[in-house]
Amino acid sequence: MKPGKNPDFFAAVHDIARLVPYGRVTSYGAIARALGVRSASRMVGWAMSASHGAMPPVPAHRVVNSAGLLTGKDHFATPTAMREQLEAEGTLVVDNKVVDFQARFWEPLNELSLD
DNA sequence: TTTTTGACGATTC
DNA sequence: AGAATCGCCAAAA
Repeated sequence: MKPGKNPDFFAAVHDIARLVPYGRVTSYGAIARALGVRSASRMVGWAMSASHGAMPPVPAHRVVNSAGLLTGKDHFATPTAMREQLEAEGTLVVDNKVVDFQARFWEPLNELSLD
């Protein structure tokens, strides 16, 4: 195989992002960690930008940074879309930040290993 | 092909 | 405690 250039990276990120349960949130670093690349957290966010036209759709609104901040809200259709979607799931957001982030945090590694 | 960027994270000042 | 910097990896220009 030819490592380096392959959509598999994006696919993996999208896949895990789609695994995030309803009303739950995760962080870019957590996904990166689940992929085996701890320091590729930035790439995760990048892959998310490619998740727009992804099929099935990726719940990017459930992915926030390690601080629970909706850093990617600016990349949504509207600056309030992310927050509204989170609130629609019961995830309270204040000042672009998930309130019970730690409580609602969903670790892919935990679930992937549990299976 | 090289350079710049980018929805992060941890560390250092 | 807050701000700035480095590290990491991959894609777009």
